Amino acid sequence: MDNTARKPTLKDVAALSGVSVISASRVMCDAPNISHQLRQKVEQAAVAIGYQRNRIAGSLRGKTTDLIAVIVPSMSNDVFPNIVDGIDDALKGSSLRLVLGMTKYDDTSEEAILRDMLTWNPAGVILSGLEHSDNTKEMLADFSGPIVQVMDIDGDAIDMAVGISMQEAGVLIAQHLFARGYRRIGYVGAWGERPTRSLKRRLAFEAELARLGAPIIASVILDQASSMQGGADGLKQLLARNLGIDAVFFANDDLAMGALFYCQTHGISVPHDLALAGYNGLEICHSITPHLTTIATPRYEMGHLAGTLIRNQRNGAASPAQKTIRMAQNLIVGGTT
Amino acid sequence: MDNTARKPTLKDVAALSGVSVISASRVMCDAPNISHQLRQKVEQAAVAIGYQRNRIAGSLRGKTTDLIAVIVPSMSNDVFPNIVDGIDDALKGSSLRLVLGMTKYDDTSEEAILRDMLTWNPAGVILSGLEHSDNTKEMLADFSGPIVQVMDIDGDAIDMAVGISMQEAGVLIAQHLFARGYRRIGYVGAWGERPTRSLKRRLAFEAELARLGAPIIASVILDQASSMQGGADGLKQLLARNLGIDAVFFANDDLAMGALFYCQTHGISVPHDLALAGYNGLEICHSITPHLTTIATPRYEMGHLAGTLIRNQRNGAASPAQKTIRMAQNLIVGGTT
DNA sequence: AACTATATTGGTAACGTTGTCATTTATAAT
DNA sequence: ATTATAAATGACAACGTTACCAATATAGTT
Repeated sequence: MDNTARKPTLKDVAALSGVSVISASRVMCDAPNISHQLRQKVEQAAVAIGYQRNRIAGSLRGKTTDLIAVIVPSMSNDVFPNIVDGIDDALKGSSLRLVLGMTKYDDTSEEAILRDMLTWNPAGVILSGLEHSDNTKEMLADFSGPIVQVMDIDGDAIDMAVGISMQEAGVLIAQHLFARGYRRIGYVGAWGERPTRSLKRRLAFEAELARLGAPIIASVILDQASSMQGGADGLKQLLARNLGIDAVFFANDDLAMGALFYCQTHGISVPHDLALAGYNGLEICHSITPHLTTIATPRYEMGHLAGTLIRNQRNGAASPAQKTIRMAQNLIVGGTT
Repeated sequence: MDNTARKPTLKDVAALSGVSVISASRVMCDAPNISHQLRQKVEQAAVAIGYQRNRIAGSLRGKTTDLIAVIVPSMSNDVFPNIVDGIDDALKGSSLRLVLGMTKYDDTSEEAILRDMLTWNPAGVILSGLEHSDNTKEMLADFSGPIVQVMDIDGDAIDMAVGISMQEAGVLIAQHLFARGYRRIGYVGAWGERPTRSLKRRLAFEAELARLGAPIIASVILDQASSMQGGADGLKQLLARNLGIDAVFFANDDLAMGALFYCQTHGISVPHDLALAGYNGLEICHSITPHLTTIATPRYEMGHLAGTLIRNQRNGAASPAQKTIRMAQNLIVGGTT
């Protein structure tokens, strides 16, 4: 709260320790070829007057900051907090910091956030998915630092991409349900499928079902955000059509979970009367009984790798040969299918 | 990826539009008293050469940035993603940006992150809880901008605080369980109670139980991070002691949920044989059957208010008269008690 | 001893913006 | 018409650091 006194600067440190400003700077930056005495003098003085570096000034001169722009749809979501956690852990120990923005699944908002973040001259950009507005793509094309798109790899990356194949996910579930003998299969999504990743999963799911000879019977795409309640609602809508559906794939575990609870309280035996499958592999899937069939996605790992890629390039490493990295996702067969 | 060409600066914009640099700056800053022609000329030129502001330079001159330092324990957690979401929403529409750091519930880590973040001259600081290391407190005392501590209000705030009373929470649950007739009550915590907030809840819970004449029978504090599996484990440990426990309060909903699943698969009738209560009020509490008794905490709202407080002071508003804001938390009685 | 390579320190200028003050031009008031 | 006031623009310097280049000291070589 003490805003009377001017903050001490390197000049003050230099003056007190009797060295040049630039030498003091070198000590602060851990530059090579600093004598022990110099370092000690400067460090003592810095502590004595409570010197704090000013990264803003340094960044201006140095042309680049230690800020990493991270743009995700939302934190009220199962997947992005894990990704952000992974990024943060990967950045730990470096001087890099994470600047966060949330789009609420809105492309225009993403554009505005990116535009703003670029004014900070970030050292790198991490964003989610491969689909962006033209303006966003243009800004990113002009950006000179490393860019990582996380989550999705079904499409063209701007620079680097770390993710899982949404198509593969849809195929995996389709094949699993088919192998289990289900032939009258439905689908429930949410958010109006604004997260294009769930759309990609559904399309691949439907295509594979068709290929196998058991084309999808019906789908419900809710407008509302994904939630357990939404899963129950969606299932109710689907069943109300009386199509004899015997299995449902949900866009994510939240929806599937809500549907499972709905079944349990409405005398629908799972999986006897109805099979359910989710997506993401949240902890609750294997805590509940029956365990929910789902696909475990490496959320933390994707974030961690994205952070690591940025960090490596920051440290002068060459851009990796493999620009798009496909992570593994595992079908976890529970008792609901 | 085009890093050959130098980024256009205000000077370039000014040159192209035939005005002075400072006038161009004024247009960019939406300063008052700008003629329509000037604004238009400058804006055209800016678009023509693809000018992007450099906030770093502006911040250096202006002494203050638009960055808000936000330090939370972790994102892999039920509460902080919601808080961050709230903060971000509150900052929306302003020029403020959120810079995020995670401590993993480690005070030394918090200190390091804060030290680093202060080098960016943030416009404000948001951190969680009221307990911090001495060094952290010292740094914050020297910080001239607004500071908001979120989550907890049982203690002394450095500047502002937005939170809920942990003591109240403990008391609420104790009174509820007592009123329901439970007299042999236990407790399960996690994380070795490093989040001091859960410790505060437990102590108040125990004190109230003692006051009511039904002192706590036993507690299990797990070392591991909080999880559903942990809840099951903790409950198992508690029951293994054969103390005739008839109700358990869990440090959070995750633990309680895991315990509920454990009961359901091990023939323990809830609440007949054993009553369970959690804390936080996650959606799943009222999706599952029976609904979990818990306390709903206004996570998003706390974040939103914290962000709003920072934003208001940024806009020149005086520091609010009420520096510590107590938010409401509601006991939600489900079928587990 | 003279010379080269390396370690260590310093000086100057710049990074791109905006705060402060000065100046010019338009508008309103007498 | 004249002055007072406000609107609009400009000039200059400064924010605190580090890149670049120069200078000196030290160690190693022949």
